[in-house]
Amino acid sequence: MADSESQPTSSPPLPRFDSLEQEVYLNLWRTYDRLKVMEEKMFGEFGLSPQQYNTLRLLRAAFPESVPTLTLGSRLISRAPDMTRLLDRLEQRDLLTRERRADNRRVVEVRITQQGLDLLDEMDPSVQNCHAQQLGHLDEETLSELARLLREARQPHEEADRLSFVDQE
Amino acid sequence: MADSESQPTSSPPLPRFDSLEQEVYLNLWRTYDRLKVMEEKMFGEFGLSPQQYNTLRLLRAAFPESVPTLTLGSRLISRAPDMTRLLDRLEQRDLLTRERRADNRRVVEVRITQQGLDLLDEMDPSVQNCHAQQLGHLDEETLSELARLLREARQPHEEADRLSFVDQE
DNA sequence: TGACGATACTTGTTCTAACGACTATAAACA
DNA sequence: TGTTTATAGTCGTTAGAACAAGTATCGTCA
Repeated sequence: MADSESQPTSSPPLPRFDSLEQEVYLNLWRTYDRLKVMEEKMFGEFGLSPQQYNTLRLLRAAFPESVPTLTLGSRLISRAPDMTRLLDRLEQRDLLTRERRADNRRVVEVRITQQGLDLLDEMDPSVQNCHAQQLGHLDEETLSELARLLREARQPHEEADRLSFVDQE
Repeated sequence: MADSESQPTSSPPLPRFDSLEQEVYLNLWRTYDRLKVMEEKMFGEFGLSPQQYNTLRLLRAAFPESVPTLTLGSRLISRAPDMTRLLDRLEQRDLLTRERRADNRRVVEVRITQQGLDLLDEMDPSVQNCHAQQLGHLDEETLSELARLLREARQPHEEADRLSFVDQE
């Protein structure tokens, strides 16, 4: 659509890669971006961003315990340098509560509310469905192999104290 | 540090995944995030974001031809709903020029300047070095396999008219 | 016990991203 | 030829990310 005519068919196929590493990185970026769009759309229907959902999911896993703000931040999939305001927004919607710890008033303990738990439960089917749409076309073996290679790819770039969560064991 | 004591060692290892698809997606997200941080830091030293660099790279590939704004947007690795202002910033730094096409005044043709070309040339070593740091620990076979699986993972989610660029051939 | 450094956030600011509404131009059609 | 319809951007606004600097607490050690 008006695209083909704008380029005078001059260039051969299209720009290639400068290195194999670059090819992999650009493919990683592109693939992430494609799948992310699907997630954002789905989460958007519930008024959450992926990071917000991720935060609530961690809090559900800890429930009925609470989690300090910084601990929460370090466990998120992607880093969030602005935990305070991310939590502000969720607190305003009564999805979580915050409370300074009595024995150490620097620490703010965060706990998911019943309302937060209800929202997550309500979302669960959509979340599973979304993941199925994203990657359901790959068989188990392929999925496992992909997960393994992704772990291997980032392994040198994980801080030593955080080889947790997304990692195998 | 202060992290271990905040969780009363109550929960076993840590939360697992709800599905294999989810595991892969979270690994994809995490890995992308780790590698992205490295790129952003490197590009930041030249005052560019990854998207801006990507844009200039596409323009260099088209040079000396120009490219219409929307065509450019559709070729970026990750979608950019705000091409206008992305180009504004690059134009202000004289890295590119824009011109309305005479025979169709709706179209804005974008072309990289000599200054833009110089900047890219200056950046090339750092870019290659960054990619090497990101993924240099993987051997060729692993890299190829990873690129292949990533393409396969997003394949159903590419618009039909855009199976180009990051794809094999 | 009082100064000093380390923690655990908070706040201010700036820059992007995302979304929707809006404008100008061109093409299609009655 | 006047009126839709589609195209190609542009602009306004809001929300989120990133970075720096600031504040309140706490631990440590002379």
